[in-house]
Amino acid sequence: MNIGAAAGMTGVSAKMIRHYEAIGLLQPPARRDNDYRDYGDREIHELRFIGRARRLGFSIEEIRTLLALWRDGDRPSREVRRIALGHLEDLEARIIEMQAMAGALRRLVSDCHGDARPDCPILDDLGAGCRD
Amino acid sequence: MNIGAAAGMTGVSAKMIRHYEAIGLLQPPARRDNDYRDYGDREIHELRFIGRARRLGFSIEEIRTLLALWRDGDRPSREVRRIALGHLEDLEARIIEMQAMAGALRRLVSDCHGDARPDCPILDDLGAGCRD
DNA sequence: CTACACCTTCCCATCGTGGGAAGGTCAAGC
DNA sequence: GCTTGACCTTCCCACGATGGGAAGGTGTAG
Repeated sequence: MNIGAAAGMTGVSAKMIRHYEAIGLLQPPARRDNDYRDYGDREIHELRFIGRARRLGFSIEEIRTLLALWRDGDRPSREVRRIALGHLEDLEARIIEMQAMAGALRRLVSDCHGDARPDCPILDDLGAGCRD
Repeated sequence: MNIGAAAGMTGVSAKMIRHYEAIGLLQPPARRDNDYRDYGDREIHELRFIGRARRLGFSIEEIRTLLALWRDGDRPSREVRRIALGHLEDLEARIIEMQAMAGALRRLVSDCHGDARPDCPILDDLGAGCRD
């Protein structure tokens, strides 16, 4: 199976598949006579794993560890849970931070009449700069 | 006022002050005899504006536009509001996306017993990969 | 006079992703 | 057969925002 077909089946772009191979996240697949990469079921499965993990926001290094655990039939699930929990806490912290930004912005946007006149509470707030 | 003092007063690192100057976000300040950058009230005010806008998550290019509007006494507040609203909507979309990730992760983490045994719903989910 | 804290410019790294050039290969239609 | 278009290969470069650090100059305090 060509890299393009593998990309289509896994939702991971051909560019990224080559990149994951280059950084050692994926084993280099077999090559055909014409030097094309040849993907089988095992590689497709790993690519889907990576794609799903990326969609959950895991970093490449986290995925590297998760893949190793996945391949290891004797892993302690404690390890997997620890990584997932760490990432979850990271996500939640970032969500809270962004919600604070969004809340402040919502207030400013709703206070701004938004017409042809130049006076603007948004710029006033940014320019005040000391209320942080 | 030296760049270090300006950084201390505005919460923008010296590194980033030089960077903002290099990309044309800030006018190059006056230089003293020893070639040190010399910042006055106006520059400090602009740096605070930038710092506050960054803390609200605006991109450099958005800040470039906001700064131009800020400097223009005749700006229509409509323009400012449009940019802020666009950024707000972007933020909200990203928050929703991250909340979906966090929700899925929370479920997986709470389903994983997290001990020495190898069976793990988190890896099962990542490996299934087709329920996306 | 020496030590230390600051300044300057310049280059490189991060993280994940994509663009594109230059060249090789394959399959379908004429 | 030959052309055309869609693939594939490697390689380099870009983003956005930030930081690290080297190599060299300057200012100040003990």
